Amino acid sequence: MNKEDILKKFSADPEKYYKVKLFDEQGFTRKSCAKCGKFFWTIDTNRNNCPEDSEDTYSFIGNPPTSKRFDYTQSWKEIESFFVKNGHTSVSRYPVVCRWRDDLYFTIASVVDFQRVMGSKVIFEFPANPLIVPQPCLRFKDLENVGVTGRHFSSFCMIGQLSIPNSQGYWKDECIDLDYRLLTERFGISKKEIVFVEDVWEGGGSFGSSLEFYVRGLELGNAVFTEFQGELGNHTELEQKVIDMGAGLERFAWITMGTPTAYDCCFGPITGKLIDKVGIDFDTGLLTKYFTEIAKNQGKYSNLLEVRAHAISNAGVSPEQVSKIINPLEGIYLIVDHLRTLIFAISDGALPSNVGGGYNLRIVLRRIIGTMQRLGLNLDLNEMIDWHIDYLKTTYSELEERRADVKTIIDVESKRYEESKIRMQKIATTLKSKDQIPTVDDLITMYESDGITPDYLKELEVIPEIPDTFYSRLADLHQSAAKKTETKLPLEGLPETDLLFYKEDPREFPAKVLKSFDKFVVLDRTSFYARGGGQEPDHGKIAGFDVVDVNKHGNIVIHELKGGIPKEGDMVSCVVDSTRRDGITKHHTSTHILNSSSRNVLGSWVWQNSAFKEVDHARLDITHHSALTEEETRKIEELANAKVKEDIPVTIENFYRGKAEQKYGFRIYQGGVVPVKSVRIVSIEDFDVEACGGTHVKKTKEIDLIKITRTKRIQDGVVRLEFVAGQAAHDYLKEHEVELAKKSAEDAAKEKRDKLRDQKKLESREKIPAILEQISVKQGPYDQGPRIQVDEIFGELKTGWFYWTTSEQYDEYFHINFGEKLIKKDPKAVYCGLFEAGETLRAIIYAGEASNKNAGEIAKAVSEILGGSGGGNPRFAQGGGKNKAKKDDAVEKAKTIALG
RNA sequence: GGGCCGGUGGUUUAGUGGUAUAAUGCCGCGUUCGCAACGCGGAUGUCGAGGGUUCAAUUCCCUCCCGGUCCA
Repeated sequence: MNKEDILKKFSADPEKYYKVKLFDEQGFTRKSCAKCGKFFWTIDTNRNNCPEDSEDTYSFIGNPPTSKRFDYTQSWKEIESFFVKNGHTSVSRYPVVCRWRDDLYFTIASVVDFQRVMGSKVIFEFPANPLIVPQPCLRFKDLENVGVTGRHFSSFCMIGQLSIPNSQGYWKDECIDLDYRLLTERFGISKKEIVFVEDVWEGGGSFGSSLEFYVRGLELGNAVFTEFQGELGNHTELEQKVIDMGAGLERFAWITMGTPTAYDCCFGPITGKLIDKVGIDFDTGLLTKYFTEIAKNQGKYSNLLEVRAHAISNAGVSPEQVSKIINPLEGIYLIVDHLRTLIFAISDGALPSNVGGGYNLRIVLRRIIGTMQRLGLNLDLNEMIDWHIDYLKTTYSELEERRADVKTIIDVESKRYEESKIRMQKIATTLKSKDQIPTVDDLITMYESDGITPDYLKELEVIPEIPDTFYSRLADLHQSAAKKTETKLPLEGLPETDLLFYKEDPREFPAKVLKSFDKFVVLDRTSFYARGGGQEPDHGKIAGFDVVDVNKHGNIVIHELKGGIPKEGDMVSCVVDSTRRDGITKHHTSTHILNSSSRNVLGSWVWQNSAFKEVDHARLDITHHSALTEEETRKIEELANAKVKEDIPVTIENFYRGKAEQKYGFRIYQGGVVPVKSVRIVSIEDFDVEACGGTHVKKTKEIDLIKITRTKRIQDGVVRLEFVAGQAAHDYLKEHEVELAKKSAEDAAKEKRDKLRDQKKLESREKIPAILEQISVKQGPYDQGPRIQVDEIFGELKTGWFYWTTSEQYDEYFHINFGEKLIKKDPKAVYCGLFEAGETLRAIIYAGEASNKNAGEIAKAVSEILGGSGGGNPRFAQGGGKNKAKKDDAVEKAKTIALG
């Protein structure tokens, strides 16, 4: 559906779609912008252009149009008291991590709080009507604008004014009347300044008119009236119309303060503190001029750098002022904004990582650190976190209890960044020193294996330009056409299966076969748990046939049988395998216990990422920043088992979804979004409360024992706990005992081996000089004589000395060190050491420089006799073979060559 | 879940089917009043773990572990 078409149609009938009672009462007239043609409503007879094209655009900077001055916190208090006085319920903010919608990582608008996705439809669930909410929203779309434009934030507070027109709520007339009175009465803005612009909104299959309200070119809010569904021209009125007025709190504060940028008045004292600390000359006159120019140029150029360049020249900012004032200011604004975003996100349980929404958080933190380093700002992140939370806690008291956790996470992530930067730099420098430009293939390998972007390499001047084929090549690599082929099953016309496992849960029950085909059976009722929520299905028997798998298709349960199937219309007897079910059930409740245990031990950022429960083992993936230590694992296990021992009752209650959310918070969505109106809340007292469709024990003691068998970091930000519970845990311990014994025996043997080797080494080190000394003593008198023996080493003289040994007391280390020192001392000597190593006999040969002999040749000849082969260089060589019986022949051969 | 890269003295690192490099740090000695600097000497390694091929594996092959990274 085209937005333009809707606007055209609505604008053609303003009486019906846009005109509200207020316009008549106050004497607003409808005009069309002389420049762009847009329709707007004003009481200012001199105004001929829409707010974006007016002369007075952004003239509030340095000259606010309000009679009052409110900062961020005060603005909210003002707005809140106004709406509460006018019959609204003030609702606490929702998490910025959007747990209730799996199509969004973060909450991006206040209205999202009250939207629930059912299939392809978005429905509204209001905890009160009408209501207002100060909802922090995260948007990472145009980060490069943050800090530069004066009004873009990565997170901002969107005030939501929501109403469903019924006996409690109201519709267009009252909405616009309230907003107008808020501006004029509470903020003291003169009536002439307020302009309403006609627009439309569409999305999610519905649409409606909207009125944006502006003051001096700044859009303060947008009241959306969602009232139709379907295609334009063929549309019908919605049963449940909704008013969604969203207003940027930051802008309210800004317009009352008239500071150069919104950043100057929306972070309490923090921006000012930083400006003082860094020592920037905050020249209000200059900055007012500069940022007014920035604001006015915004729409004119597509490129932000161009906007900036024009603003610099138009405002007459000198190059020195750019580097001394503008650049560091932009940096401070960015840091303050980004840090606040991280505080909200981490408080609500998000972790910076390399995947999904976490990646945005990583980027944001890296931008903060990068900016501090680039500008040489020596700022303390922890201190700034304290400042932020101290300021924000009057509105968002819950941030206080997350203060320490936020610091922990930011600290961990900062260190990780430093490490990865050092690694990247190292790779880049070696690359640069190679004096060779890497190919596109090299670049792709580096990107995929090390995360080094070509942009970074360009920055370090390793490559002159990013090859234009890079991104297309990369895209080719990751084009996976893996589409799930959905099998069509003949289930039409079948009623929903009656799920007995949510009721009396009989292990034996009669049922009627509604449909049977291939190897599948559909019953009118079943107590076989169908695979879901990470819980594996029940097995058992239906009409004597084995049930091997059970799945849900919509609300129909399909049993897969082995060996045959009953006929349609038959009454069959069904038996659920109780042992299997009980095993799975214990693992499921254990998963809940471990999840909360982990959160208690590790920190508030721990959420369930996914889980799997089988009869004899299970695993739980949790969000956590680092691999678990043994100590942490032990603590988690201990806490879990303590909870088992306490024998806590596990209660299951069904709640209306909104009620459950209000009562327990969004923690209940550990297993992901639950797409039903009524949620099944499984609680282990207040230790753990989750929305869950699985089977559970009645009291925790039934589990008896939980044993974590292994932990593993499966991806950045996710740690897997593999565990066993109940009988499986006892079985594991038994098996493990044997394994442990085996392992400790192995370890002991290894240690003994190592010790022996070290000892031999030490012996050799002492023995060698002594032997050499004795040799040189004995050599003397025997200068003509034929044979000497020292220890178990023999020597024989002809033109030079030949030494050999086959003694078992000498090992490889000895032969190599002895031989080397021997020929150093007597360059005419040749040495041959033979020793046994397992199945083989090995030979080490040394030939002195002046011996005229070649060690390599000797090694080859000796090894041939031994039935193997060998090699090396003329000075040093080794070889060997398996024929141990030829030991003496081998020595003789070596002697023959050495003395020949 | 899938792919890719890496794991060598405390730290950083070269390298290869045949004695495992170098730097830094450490210890000793020398020069010095002393320090720094310099010179000389020394210790420090199950070359991530296990298995296979081989006379011989840090190197080749297989399995696993750990870290990193990209894609779902």
